[in-house]
Amino acid sequence: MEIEPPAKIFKALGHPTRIKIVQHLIEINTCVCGEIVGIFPYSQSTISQHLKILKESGIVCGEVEGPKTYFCVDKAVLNQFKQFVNTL
Amino acid sequence: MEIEPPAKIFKALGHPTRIKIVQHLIEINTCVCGEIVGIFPYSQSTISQHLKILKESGIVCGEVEGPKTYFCVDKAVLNQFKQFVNTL
DNA sequence: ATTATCCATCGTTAATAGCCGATTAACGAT
DNA sequence: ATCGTTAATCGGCTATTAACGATGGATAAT
Repeated sequence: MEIEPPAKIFKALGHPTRIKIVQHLIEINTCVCGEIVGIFPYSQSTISQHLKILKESGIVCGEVEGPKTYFCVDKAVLNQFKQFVNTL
Repeated sequence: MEIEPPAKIFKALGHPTRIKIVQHLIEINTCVCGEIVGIFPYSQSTISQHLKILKESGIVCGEVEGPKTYFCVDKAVLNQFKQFVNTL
């Protein structure tokens, strides 16, 4: 099994804020950046950066729709990741 | 559920070498630092540092026995971590 | 008692991460 | 065409990480 993809996801989730973002995305299914910014005590640029890291890991995907971007968790990637963890 | 402990484990596993160390420890159950050093293309001090990070996350524990230190995965912590991941 | 082995720690260096405010880009509405 | 909204990116700052070689302390072997 390839090790880099899960390593990237581990790294992405290695920050409390990013775990919370993922948990929130799972809960409400899809979400706009601005809404996430409202939840956390960080600036828009910081949240945007966290979202970028999550996207680059593959666990989260974002769809631009007009001026907004809708973020959601990629269930397939998440399940694959879960499987990796469970084989440990 | 508390978020800091899993965040620390995610972070610890966010490095390919550390994932491989954990995989190796699970495979052979217990292992001495020197043996791990022999597997990877890194210096003894670097491996020791990785082991320290893994220990601090709680996923790995080490027992000093004479001049050697025996490392192993803490199954209880690992299972708790797996459970956390599965709730995502 | 001396020597050798094992490994944790220190000090250093270069790179990366985390945060911010400011700017820019894209779009919709006026 | 301009303005307001949304979000991505830039530049800068500090803190942390990843790697190394060197040092040192503990134990085992001679």
